[in-house]
Amino acid sequence: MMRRVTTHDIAREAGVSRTTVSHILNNHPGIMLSLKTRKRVLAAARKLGYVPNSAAQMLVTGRSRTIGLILPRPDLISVDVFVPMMMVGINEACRARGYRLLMEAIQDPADADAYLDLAKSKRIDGLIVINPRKGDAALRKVIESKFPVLIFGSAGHPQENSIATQDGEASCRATTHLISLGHERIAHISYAPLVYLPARKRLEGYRAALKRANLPFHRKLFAEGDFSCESGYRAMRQILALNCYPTALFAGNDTLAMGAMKALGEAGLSIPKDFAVVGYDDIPTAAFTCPPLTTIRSHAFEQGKLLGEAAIALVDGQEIGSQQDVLPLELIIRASCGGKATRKNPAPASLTNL
Amino acid sequence: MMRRVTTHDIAREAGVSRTTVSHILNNHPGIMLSLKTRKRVLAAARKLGYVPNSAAQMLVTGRSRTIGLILPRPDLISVDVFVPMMMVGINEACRARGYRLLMEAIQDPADADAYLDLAKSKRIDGLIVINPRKGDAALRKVIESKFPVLIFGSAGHPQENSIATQDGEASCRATTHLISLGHERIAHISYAPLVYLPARKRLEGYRAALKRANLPFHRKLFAEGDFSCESGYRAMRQILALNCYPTALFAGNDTLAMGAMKALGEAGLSIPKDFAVVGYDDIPTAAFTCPPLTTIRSHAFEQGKLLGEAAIALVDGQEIGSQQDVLPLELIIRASCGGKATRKNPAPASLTNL
DNA sequence: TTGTAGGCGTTATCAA
DNA sequence: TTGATAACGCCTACAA
Repeated sequence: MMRRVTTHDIAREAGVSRTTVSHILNNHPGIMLSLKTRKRVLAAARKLGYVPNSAAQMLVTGRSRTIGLILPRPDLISVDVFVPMMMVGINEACRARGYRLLMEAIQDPADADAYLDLAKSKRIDGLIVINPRKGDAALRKVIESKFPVLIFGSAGHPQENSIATQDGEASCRATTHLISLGHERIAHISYAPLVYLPARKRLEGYRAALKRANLPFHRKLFAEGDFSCESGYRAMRQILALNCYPTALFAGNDTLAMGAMKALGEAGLSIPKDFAVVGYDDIPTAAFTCPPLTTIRSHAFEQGKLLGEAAIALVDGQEIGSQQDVLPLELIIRASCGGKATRKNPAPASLTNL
Repeated sequence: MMRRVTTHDIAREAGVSRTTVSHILNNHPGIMLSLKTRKRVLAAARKLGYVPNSAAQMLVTGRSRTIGLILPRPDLISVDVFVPMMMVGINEACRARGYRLLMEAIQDPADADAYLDLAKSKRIDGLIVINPRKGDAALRKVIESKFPVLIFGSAGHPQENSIATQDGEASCRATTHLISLGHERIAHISYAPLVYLPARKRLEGYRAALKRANLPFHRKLFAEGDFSCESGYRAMRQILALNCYPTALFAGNDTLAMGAMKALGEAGLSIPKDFAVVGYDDIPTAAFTCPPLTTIRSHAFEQGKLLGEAAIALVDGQEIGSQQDVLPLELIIRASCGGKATRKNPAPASLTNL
């Protein structure tokens, strides 16, 4: 292992002082150096393969040019490709601005100081938290410490800086689409327990659409999912078992929707003939299910970029606040909800007492 | 923003010197301190909420306790959940040993020094590279600099430290399974172009199985995929268009398999009645395709953990070398390849002009 | 236009 | 059992 190259070596090689080297390497505005020395120094730096020691830089500047990314439930990363795509977006924004990304997959912190300690360690300049639960204690602590924290979704904290998508509106649109196709008994499976605020917003959007169409909300037609394909499968089975005869499903995410489609198939229902399904996210495989899934496109990568940029802005002292409805979402119509529903609702007498 | 707490503050609070504080906080072996001072110091540290400044630690120790994770093609992270799950595994291993994970999604480095500079910056103690292409120039540079680099897969470099799974053997088993069901014309779609060594190993495993069963390898039954569902769809269509009448497919990954299944469905082939499909990876949704996918379980999370541990071992100076066949893989049999194939090849007339 | 000197917060060596 | 003191490599007033 060879000794590393420092500004000192460059200075010696170029025959100037360390200060001069620093001035040149950092392109200081006020300082005027002769072009000749500048060239000499740069040449020396290149020749020696100089790369600044980031620890020293961090120590003296007090900034690490690193953004921390917290996944409060790392296992969720394996649900589908939504969070990973978002991460790539965040990373891209960071890269473009010369920041790095430190991944911190904190296992639902028993330690309430988990996030705060990370901040205090000066290892990161800012923090992005993806989809925390409402009231997360560790998160509250960092927020209240004034450390720059950007939340995707919301933790329900009054002082939080957060960005979220128009979940409510998009969900309303999706549901309305089903209604416009003639469906009246539309089930909904939330993508997560309702302590996750976006899940709640989607539920509300769904209810708003029903209300606007003067359709009742049936408690039995709703089930809480838990992110995964399997939970979608289970929730759908549960709903089907209740004899509440939905003819359509608005699923809180695409993966859930796939699980639900499996349950529908097993129940002998054919999609979209007997049953319509709409998903959420438009993950890449959504176009390849049988039939292809109608869904809300949530632009994970772009959202990620936005998050990254906002986090850096926050670090730079800009105000962000709670922006709960940025980013419009599109409804992507595919075959899974068919044309006009033929079976215009039902409902046999047995349905009356849901 | 309050001033941060340093060892100095603790020293003052506890009425001792900074040195003593350091000794206690780092639990130095040789040094004996009175229990009383120790307690006083620890109490002061806790009271003040002390967290060491990692930059200072890094600077003086020369170690960052951080592992860098490089994804040579970040876009691939959005293919499916395999890489993300592996990342979570890596992260878990790091967390367990007090390391952090720095994610570096380098966009196919135009800059051949990209990795090396990261290493030189002292920001990381070691590097994990997931699935590089053979001969990656930037990668070769770090490897040759002796910096600890662990590769998942292989870059084909003689001095590389790498870990890979038994791709060849698993692929052979998968193919043999199809053969044992009576299939003789088995197509294969690689999950990636063959500059990716694991893709090559899977192809070889497939060919080995054919050979062992005295079945010929038909060039037309092979197509190169490019990770995604869509590429699987396209490759399958291409194969079907060639009039080469396969009755089964061994797909290089599950997502590809899903795309292929879509193409098969559109061609009027029913799975598993007319056509058998086997995938690779056993991603969580594989059990929920229609029909559920027979596949190779590749234990992404566990592999990730192993990678993380090996990378840290490498940092600690242990030898790793090129371990190209660690980790046994299982064949998970589901419905997508049915029972014994009824249509014992070849092709009924109706299939002739697909 | 260039150089000097001090400090960022730790750890580590050695002396008391 | 403790405490000075010197690095680690870089940045930045300020002085020359």
